[in-house]
Amino acid sequence: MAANRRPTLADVAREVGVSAKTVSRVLNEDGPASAQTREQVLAAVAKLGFQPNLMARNIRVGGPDTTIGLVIPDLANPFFGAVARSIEDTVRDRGLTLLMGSSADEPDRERALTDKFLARRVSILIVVPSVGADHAHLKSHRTAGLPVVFLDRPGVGLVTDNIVSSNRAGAHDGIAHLVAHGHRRIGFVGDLPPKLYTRRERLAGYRSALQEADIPHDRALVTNAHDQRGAEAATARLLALPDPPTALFAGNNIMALGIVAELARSARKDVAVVAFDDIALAEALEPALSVVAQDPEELGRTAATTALARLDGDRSRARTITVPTRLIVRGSGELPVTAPQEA
Amino acid sequence: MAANRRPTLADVAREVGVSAKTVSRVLNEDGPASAQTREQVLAAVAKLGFQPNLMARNIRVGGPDTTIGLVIPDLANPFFGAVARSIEDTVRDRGLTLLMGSSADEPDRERALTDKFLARRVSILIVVPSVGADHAHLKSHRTAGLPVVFLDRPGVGLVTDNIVSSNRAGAHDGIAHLVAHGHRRIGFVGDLPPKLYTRRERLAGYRSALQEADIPHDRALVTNAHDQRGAEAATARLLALPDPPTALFAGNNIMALGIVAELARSARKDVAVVAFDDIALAEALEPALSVVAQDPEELGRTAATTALARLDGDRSRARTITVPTRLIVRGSGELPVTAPQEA
DNA sequence: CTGAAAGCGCTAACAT
DNA sequence: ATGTTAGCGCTTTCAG
Repeated sequence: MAANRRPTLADVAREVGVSAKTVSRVLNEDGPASAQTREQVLAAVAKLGFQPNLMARNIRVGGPDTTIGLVIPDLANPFFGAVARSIEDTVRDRGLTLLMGSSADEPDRERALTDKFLARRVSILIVVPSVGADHAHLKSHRTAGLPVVFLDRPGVGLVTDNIVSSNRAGAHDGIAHLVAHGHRRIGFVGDLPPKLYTRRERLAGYRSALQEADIPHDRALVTNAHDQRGAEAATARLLALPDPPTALFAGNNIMALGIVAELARSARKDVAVVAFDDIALAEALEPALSVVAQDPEELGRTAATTALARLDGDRSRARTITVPTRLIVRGSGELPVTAPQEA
Repeated sequence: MAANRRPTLADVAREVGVSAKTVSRVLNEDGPASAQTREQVLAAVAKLGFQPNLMARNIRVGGPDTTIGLVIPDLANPFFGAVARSIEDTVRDRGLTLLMGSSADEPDRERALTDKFLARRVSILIVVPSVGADHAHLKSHRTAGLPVVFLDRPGVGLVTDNIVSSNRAGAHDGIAHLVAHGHRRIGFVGDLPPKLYTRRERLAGYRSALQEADIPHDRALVTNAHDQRGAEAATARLLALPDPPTALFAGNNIMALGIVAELARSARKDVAVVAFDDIALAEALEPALSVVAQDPEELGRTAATTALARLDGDRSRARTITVPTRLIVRGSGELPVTAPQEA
């Protein structure tokens, strides 16, 4: 019952009466081997339940491990879950296994994860950078041939491939949609911190769309939140303003949940909404939620294929690839402008 | 620009002019070291950007790797995402890193993943078993001391710890809630395949609740689907029945999405619904969705703590731990029974 | 306090 | 077709 040592190549070799190298050969289909020994080796492997120690192999071969390191803010966030699955699907036939972790958008945790991944000699590193994280320490690894790709946001301190959504244009289109339906007071509920790349870009799109429509920017209409509860509170604050917005824009999927939940609780169906990032059941809400949909599958696939190309020797200049977003009009953005209610 | 070899312990040792072992000592805070050498070593480590090769270390030390292998059906499913994050949170301060992959509920993919994890000598293996998968091959590993935990569903062919939700009792309570509000024709939209443990258990709860109320079981009211689109179609079929159900029960979160989407599309607000597993925005729907909520955090935490206890030497009998579900009444289950509409 | 030698499990490079 | 030797990067063991 005690921790029995797992069988090794040598054990198998002894069992059959051949050398370790011969066993290695049949298992890796390296070099020739008589049908006879091949049979015997396979039988012994099955009998002993031998499973080659991949770490030992990697040590000897010297190359990177057949793993891909992935750092995302939160494993439980459906958006990043979809991204992760897309990456997994893309690298699976290359035999790469996913090593992953949540950074909680904290630079220290991100660093702890990347350090562990590097110590494991991952083949590829894909990171959603946390605000405030510096990536200069990755430079030597990249120079040494490790593909490093930043996802969703550009990394800081390292020039490498960045895969991002068309945040600015997407937000612009969403706001323009609201403006086209007569809205002039549009609240922005963005995630935190304000320095977050995606938030900045989406806010920039918001402002440019307003500017094009000659609508003055009102700072009172821009709020932030950390999570869904916070977004609910922010929504309530906006609607309680003396001159409240007639429409709201959600800066990401979590903010969208908060806005929708708060509007439902307060039974406000007169507030137009457009959300950045699609959410489940958007079409089942009343009114159905119009969104600027990101494409998590394409983000993941692009990040993975870019990294694999680097792994295969692509030494071209670092690229920033922008994955388009798509405005999906479902109704919530086309609500008529109503007179502000009394607080 | 070519693949520069990463610095090794020996490189650091040479740089400082000490032996490799001394560097090792400093880095692992093993044995003593003069403040002088310690300084120098640390400086050289920083200068060369040395990062110890964890695989080499593990080879030598012989113990399991500081990774935890996790197999779930789908990384993009928010339920399993929440479970995964909970596991991660629980094992983080033990220094374990997550190695994970999606099985897509296919035994072959599950096996490929577990084999890879075993080849990497994971410290712990947590698996959501796919239907049709056999786990006898894990027996020797478990005997050798590897903690193996099955999550969400029991595994087949291996006696070990199982962590599951109270599927049967939860479904029973959900159905009883509908019955209490007068419903006698209740449709069941379950996931596939029919042999899936969670589906079977939840269907059993459904049937027992009907039986208690002396409601005859009608097979025509039990349907299945693979995904949200399928659940939408199944919902439409049920409602088109000559004697259609007045209430629907969703067998899992994905089925719930399908039911809600289809009811919204067909503007049927007269159909009562209870879903197994909570979903985002359940409270913002109209009517708000009543659910039998699972506790993914507790499922993950329990699986992880159980496995860690085994790792720490717990040799007690294999346990099956049932994590309670909770009926959350929000409105959709309390709709009045209406006369069936014409098809 | 530090170092030299041996060896973890595996494979590259040369034998035979 | 198979075996031997050496060595990947690290730590254990035993000396100093």
